[in-house]
Amino acid sequence: MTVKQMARVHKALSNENRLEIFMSILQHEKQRYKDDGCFICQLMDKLRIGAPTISHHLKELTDAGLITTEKQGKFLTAHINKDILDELNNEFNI
Amino acid sequence: MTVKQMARVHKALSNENRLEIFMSILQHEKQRYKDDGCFICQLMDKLRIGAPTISHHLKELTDAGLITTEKQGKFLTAHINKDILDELNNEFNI
DNA sequence: ACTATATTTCGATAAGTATCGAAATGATGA
DNA sequence: TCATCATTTCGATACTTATCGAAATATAGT
Repeated sequence: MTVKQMARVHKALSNENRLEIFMSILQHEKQRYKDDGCFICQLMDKLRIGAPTISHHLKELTDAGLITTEKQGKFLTAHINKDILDELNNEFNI
Repeated sequence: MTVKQMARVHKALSNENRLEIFMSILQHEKQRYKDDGCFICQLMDKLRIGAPTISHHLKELTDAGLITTEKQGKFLTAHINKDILDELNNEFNI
């Protein structure tokens, strides 16, 4: 992964609300939650920002390669891209 | 470390040139280089950006807590803040 | 088909930022 | 003290971005 790509990953995590979103998705996946109902609504409650903004943030995380999203019925689900998570965790190692 | 602080760390690493600078400092410290002469000049050569911009980037890295700098005579030296590096490496662990 | 709910797109705005050149400051050595 | 080199500060500019509200689109259930 190039420095440019890595910078982009950091940029995706550089906004407080977006970082919260990413960590929420990570937490979700750890606990194998499913069928939680409205995903974006939960984030709206938690973060106090509007749905359009959350949609925008999810797109940023997706474009940076950190997550993928899929629509399941009415709702959206998100998944962590483990490969990039590994790169992040090892970025400055040794 | 709060989410807000962590977002700030990522923001500091979200610019390609600034990330290069951070990695250069890390590399320097690994190899225990000392007395390398003009630090900012080296970065200028490497990154093709001006001294004022590099000074600005170093300040951003410092304000985010990622590095410290000290002036040794004419030159500047920079050091990695290991604590925050550890936090970064463990941020999304488990 | 209609309604309610979930999500995205659009357009706007205010705030932030990377970069520059010029000037100022600091440090060294002659 | 003067000249030179290293670094920072300042002021400006072009660009990006976080957020909003309104409107559009999608999906499910009735």
